Amino acid sequence: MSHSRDAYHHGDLRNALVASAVRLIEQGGEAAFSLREAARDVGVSANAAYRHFDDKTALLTAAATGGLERMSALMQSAMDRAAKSRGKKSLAIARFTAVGRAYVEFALAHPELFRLMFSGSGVECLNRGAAGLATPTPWELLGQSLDALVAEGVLTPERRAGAELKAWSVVHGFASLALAGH
Amino acid sequence: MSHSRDAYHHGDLRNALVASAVRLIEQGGEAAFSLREAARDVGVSANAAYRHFDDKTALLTAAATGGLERMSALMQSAMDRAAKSRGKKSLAIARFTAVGRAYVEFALAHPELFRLMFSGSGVECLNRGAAGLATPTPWELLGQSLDALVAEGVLTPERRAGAELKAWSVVHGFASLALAGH
DNA sequence: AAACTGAAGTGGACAGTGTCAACATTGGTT
DNA sequence: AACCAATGTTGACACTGTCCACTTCAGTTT
Repeated sequence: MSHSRDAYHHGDLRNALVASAVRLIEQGGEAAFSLREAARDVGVSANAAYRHFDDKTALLTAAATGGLERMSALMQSAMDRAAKSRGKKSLAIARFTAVGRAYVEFALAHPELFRLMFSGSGVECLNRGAAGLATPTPWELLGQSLDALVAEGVLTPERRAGAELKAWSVVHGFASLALAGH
Repeated sequence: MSHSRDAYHHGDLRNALVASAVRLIEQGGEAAFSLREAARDVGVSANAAYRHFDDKTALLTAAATGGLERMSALMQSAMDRAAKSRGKKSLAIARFTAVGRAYVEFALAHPELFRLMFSGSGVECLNRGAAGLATPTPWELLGQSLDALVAEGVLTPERRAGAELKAWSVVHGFASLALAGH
């Protein structure tokens, strides 16, 4: 936000690094990703990254968070679209299936990013609310759509308990298997 | 199988390397695994590995295959055990649930190995029959137990189609999510 | 028995990696 | 104008995957 035109010394690294990391990972996988290359890509010394991230894995975590945000956005918009152009089906059902579809569509569209988000090793804990995301997380979206289902009477309250985990399991499992080539 | 007592020059590397790789990965994850360390662990020069594997990833693939065999063995024995000590339930149902339990139990017991098996990037294609395994693969076991279900009349033949993928999806998804900390 | 041979293992080298410590440059505050 | 904390840079270290040329064998051929 300063007056300097093209960032002599610094622009806003951090975001630039995260963006670069996301891009690089998307087209090479987590394994082929190197902190140095991300730095190079942004046009900055390798060690500059250490002013913004403790670790390589910290950068990876940030990239995963970025991916999660994109996923949420995609799911959100899919829900909205489904709400508009539904046929005669119930609104809640349309949104519920849209949420599921969007989940696996994202996984297929960004396989490496998707893998990163669930490849454990420090990245795993970005889900548990802790990380203050602006957008609602995918599972929160799923929760909403389930709530809508019971509100519409399609799902009984008793079966609502645990439904979150069940629905998520089948969708996530399907996506994972698809990525593994089945 | 030669007469030399303690293998002057060579024992049977390859298997030793694979075993070491499996052990190291189990207690450090794929990311922390290094070909050199495996060689060191076996007491051999790093380059010796290249007489038996084209690549680091070739070694990883072999390790994944080893893990898959262990998984199959565990599932098999779980099925047998369930067949014996079942209560009043049907045999087919007991075996079916046992197969599912064993799947996620293995995932929880050997998380890193499990991740390796599904972390794509060349490892993914060890499933598609191609690799001539001695033991039946987990999905083949699942298939058997499904067949048994329909043979016993618990599952109608129509619903049998696609059941493979469905059951596998939910079990695999559940396991993955559990590993990711949910 | 001596010589050959091809598989199995060794050592050295190279580029590339994550990370540390010490130095340099900046924009904003006093 | 002097200072300071944040931000970047250089140089170095140990380590990695992989290539190359060399050695050491077990077993076969003469």
